[in-house]
Amino acid sequence: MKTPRPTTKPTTDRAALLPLLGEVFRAHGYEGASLALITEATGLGKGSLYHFFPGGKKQMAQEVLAEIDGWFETNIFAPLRDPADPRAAIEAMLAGVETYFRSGNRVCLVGVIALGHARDEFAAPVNDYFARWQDALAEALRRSGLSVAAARRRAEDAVLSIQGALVLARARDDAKIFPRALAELKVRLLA
Amino acid sequence: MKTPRPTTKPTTDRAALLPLLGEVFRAHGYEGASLALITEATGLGKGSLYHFFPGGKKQMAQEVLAEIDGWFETNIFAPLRDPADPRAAIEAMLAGVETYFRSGNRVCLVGVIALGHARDEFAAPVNDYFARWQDALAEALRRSGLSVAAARRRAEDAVLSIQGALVLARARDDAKIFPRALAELKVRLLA
DNA sequence: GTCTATAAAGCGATAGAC
DNA sequence: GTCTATCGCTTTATAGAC
Repeated sequence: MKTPRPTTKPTTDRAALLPLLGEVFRAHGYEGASLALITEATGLGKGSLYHFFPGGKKQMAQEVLAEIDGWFETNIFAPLRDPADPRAAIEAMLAGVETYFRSGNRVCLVGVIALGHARDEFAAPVNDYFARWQDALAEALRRSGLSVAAARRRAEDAVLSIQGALVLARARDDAKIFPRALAELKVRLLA
Repeated sequence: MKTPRPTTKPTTDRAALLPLLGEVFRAHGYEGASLALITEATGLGKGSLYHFFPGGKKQMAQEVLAEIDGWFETNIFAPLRDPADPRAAIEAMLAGVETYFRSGNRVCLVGVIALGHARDEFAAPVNDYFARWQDALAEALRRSGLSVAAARRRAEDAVLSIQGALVLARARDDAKIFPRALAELKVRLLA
């Protein structure tokens, strides 16, 4: 009887950690998210943090980005690639991002990193995230009747509008800008 | 004959300093722009920098933001408010921002700060910059025939699209996204 | 006006006790 | 697995020589 609970939540706690880390990175950026702030947000000291993430802050950000990428892959990108009902998938995408970004109160971590100092270190996953978003959306648009070229242009416009709406919402401290932009985008995508 | 050149370029050099500082802030963000990087970019040691900007990094960023704001005020916002030819002013705005942002190779410092850790410290000038941009553009759109409400919505969409295009261009490391977005925007604004 | 030296604080990361 | 203590480095900012 050395330990009362032999292996209780070893990787479970770790998984629960990533969303907390994500919010710290979102709120303060990659360089602004100091280990002190991360300790405050998670309640874990540096010892525990380095136990979970031997690679330090960089590994934390990489895993958070991978988790975000995975969420979008299953909840947004994959449905867009499903040939069943492309227009319904596009509507679901709009509804999904509105929820994910908390109607404009949450910022996109991938965009934050793209504009920050650590951009080069995360260039590959950042580019991949947006590339796959655009490709999946373009496929749905093409299936809904657009030409390949028009679908690609409109998908790029959609991804860029979502990012811009999040930037402007934060810059003007007015979250309502985001749902307004999504409504505008909806008529452009489904007209 | 104490000094050969009594007062040669005292404030002139200072004015020439701001664009250099702006590029450092753009490339590395506010927190990423260390005094070491600023020294490297300007060739001035800390002594000189603090001589010009006693308030340190914060004052540097404030003055850079003010200079950018001034440039947009005279070159973009004021022409938009001119009742003479609103459609020509909108076209001039599009051409002006394409040049200013180096066809997508330059990022918007105001947007970078809005997404960064220092957002709260510069909240007022950041909000003001985008608010005046939207107001000036909405006025031109209204004069070109739109209703007040439609002009406001379309102006917000335009400002947000420009920011999003800059984010996506950097994220995907593809500057051409920016001129493409401006072309798309042109038909939305002048259709 | 520009420099070097230095202060004081914060940073990421490591070591080792428990 | 979590903690504290600490290392080594970088940061912003100041002081003072020139």
